[in-house]
Amino acid sequence: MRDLVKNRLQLLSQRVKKRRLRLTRQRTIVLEELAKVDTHPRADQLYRMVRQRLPTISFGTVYRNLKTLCQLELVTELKLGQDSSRFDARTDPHHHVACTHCGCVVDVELPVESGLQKKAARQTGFAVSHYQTAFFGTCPRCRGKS
Amino acid sequence: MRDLVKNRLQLLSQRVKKRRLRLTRQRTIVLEELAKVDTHPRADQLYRMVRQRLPTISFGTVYRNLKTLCQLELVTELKLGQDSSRFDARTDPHHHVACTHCGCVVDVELPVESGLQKKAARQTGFAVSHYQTAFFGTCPRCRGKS
DNA sequence: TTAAGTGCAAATTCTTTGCATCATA
DNA sequence: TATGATGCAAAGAATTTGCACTTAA
Repeated sequence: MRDLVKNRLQLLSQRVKKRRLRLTRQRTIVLEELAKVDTHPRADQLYRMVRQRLPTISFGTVYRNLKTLCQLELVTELKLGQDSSRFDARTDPHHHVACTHCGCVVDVELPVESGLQKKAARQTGFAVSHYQTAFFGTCPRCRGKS
Repeated sequence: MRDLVKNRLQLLSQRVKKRRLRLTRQRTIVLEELAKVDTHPRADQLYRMVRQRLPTISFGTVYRNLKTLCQLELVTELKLGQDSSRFDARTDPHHHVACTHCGCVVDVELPVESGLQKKAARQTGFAVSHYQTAFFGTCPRCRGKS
């Protein structure tokens, strides 16, 4: 986890330089706060987290940076279930389970089979670059309640 | 394809009855038009399709019916890539490839492995009901252009 | 010093909803 | 004929954007 923070910040400085973008305080902190957690926060949740360290940052800046970070392949955007986009500082191949009651999202580590990707490519004629599997169900906590 | 239309309409009349909902012209045509195509249209695209047969139908009605049809498990909502939700009249397990350039979505038929689902459940403690795999890449047409 | 980035607020886009009216069961 | 559904328009939520000012390189 800690390692992820380090790794992301290091890659950020490299990729930002390569593209002649700038390493701003805002951009750094948005990425750092996201990399600290494994809760896949929504933009508004991340905004609140970031504001604790940078009380003047605006919503627009958070959104703009999330978009940029996705383009730099330092962040992944997840659209699961009914609520708005969630963000993940991991970009290595892995999957997710989403709770259809509370919306929470948890990582799933399963072997990523490149064979599947090839089959999908052959079947459809697409050049497939990556894939994501989303599992849906009820989380332990919500199960307890009902 | 044709079969899907028949199948959906038949299930619609059954499920609507069971829940004391009504089989309206609008509801029927929304489902029928969706089941006719395999293009996974967005709500606005489906609205235009339906309007050709029912010129007075409103956007709100299309949205309301899509939501109801999802609850009746006659339609699946897909959130892939950057654009807004797409809808699919298939609810049997299958996967999708989305083009990251034009946003088009195509079905992929791959064996659905229940083993994966069990593993995900064991690993996370979720009660997993289903899963979807989304492949991302470039469609043949967009590849031709670049 | 210069152009990318920020903060702010307004604008867009997508989706939902309240309400009077319509039409299915 | 009771009540679920519709059409319309307005409201809401999520995200994007224009612009003057700031700041990293």
